[in-house]
Amino acid sequence: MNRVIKVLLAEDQSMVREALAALLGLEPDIEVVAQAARGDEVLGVARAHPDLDVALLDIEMPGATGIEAAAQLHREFPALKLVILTTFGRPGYLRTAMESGADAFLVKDAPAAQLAEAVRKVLAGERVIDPTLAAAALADGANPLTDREREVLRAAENGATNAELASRLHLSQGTVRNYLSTAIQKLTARNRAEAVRIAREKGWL
Amino acid sequence: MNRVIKVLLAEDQSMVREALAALLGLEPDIEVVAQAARGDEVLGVARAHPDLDVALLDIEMPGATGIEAAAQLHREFPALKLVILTTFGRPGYLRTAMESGADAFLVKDAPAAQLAEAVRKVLAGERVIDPTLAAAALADGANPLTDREREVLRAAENGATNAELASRLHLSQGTVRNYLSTAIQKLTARNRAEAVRIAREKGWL
DNA sequence: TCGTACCCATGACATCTGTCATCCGCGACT
DNA sequence: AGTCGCGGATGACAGATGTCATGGGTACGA
Repeated sequence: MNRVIKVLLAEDQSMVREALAALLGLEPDIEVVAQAARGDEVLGVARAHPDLDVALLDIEMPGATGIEAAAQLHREFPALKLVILTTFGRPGYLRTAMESGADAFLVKDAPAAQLAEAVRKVLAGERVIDPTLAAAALADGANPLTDREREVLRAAENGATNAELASRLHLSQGTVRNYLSTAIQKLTARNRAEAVRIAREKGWL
Repeated sequence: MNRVIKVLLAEDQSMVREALAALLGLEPDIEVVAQAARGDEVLGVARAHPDLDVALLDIEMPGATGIEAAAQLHREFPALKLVILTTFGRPGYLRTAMESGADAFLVKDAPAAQLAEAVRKVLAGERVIDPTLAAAALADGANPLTDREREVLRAAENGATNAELASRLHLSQGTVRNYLSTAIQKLTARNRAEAVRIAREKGWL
């Protein structure tokens, strides 16, 4: 006989997390047996529940992203199915999520019914990806930014000045400007602020 | 006997919206009888359901914010209780929400149990506000930005250049720079990007 | 009616940013 | 051994940005 599917649910906003748990609780064949509110809690929670079938991971979490958590889980529990659930359908997220071993990628915009459906499908060995998002990810191509460029862009995100960036990253001001300049060109932006916005949108940060 | 509390739920992410509906559906005395996915849909949906008791409004929605929707509902249905539910506990949001006639202000970080509780409390005439958030709102004081300053900051949000801002807002470049300059000083920022970030954080945009 | 606050604008100035050419060192690949 | 990509850096330059002084106009409350 089919036993109940045991699910780990990781999502930082408790109201949303508990609401999703309630939603899944309505399904007779699914049970949320573990929850985590931070990305860096996920692995520990999973270790405490050796009988898990599926992990449902939000990307935007404090401590570590759901994608990082997915990579950790995939290394330690290769049989565990991984569903990424996120607010933003950033194409770059999808790519790194799949590379981290995710089996499904859902956006919170999708109808709620797809959640339980995705849980069942990944357990059956299927992969679940929004076709529109998959197309966007392929169209956008890979992340064109180098590690340093990403680093500098992230640091520049909240309006730091070149001098601050230089000292924070242990680089010279000129080097910081160079990285920002190449990033701006790669993203066809007109200044650092726009470059940051574009990179964020694509999920490249 | 007490009849069931009829709730309108407005939230753009369908998965979250339906999950919250499922959560509230577990309460025997609460029923979600209407849903909206956009801010500018709320009023129409409310008109189609004259027997509503409480409206639950997310702030971040396309079309119109939950706060704008709250103001509309408050004008047309003064007896309807309004609960604002939001991801970000921006102090500025709280202030404008209460000025728009909201009865409760919840952040999605709070435990799920508070949702049903808040619905019952506002119906009993109480107001529900996170005390920490209320203190922060009072400590921050009112929005120091003038209309134009806010307008320019909003337009500058995604990295537009001064020339673009000037033509988009039908101002001269120098005037744009002046507004940005005063805004930067009021927010004790070091450039426009930081000013935008601070204003966003406080809920002043 | 006077002051004050806001809106709009200009010009001048110092500084910050973005671009470009050019350089060095290092590791990886051929 | 050569060269290619990448990290790191410098100097120079044009253009964008932030500040300040100063000038208008309008609206509104004292």
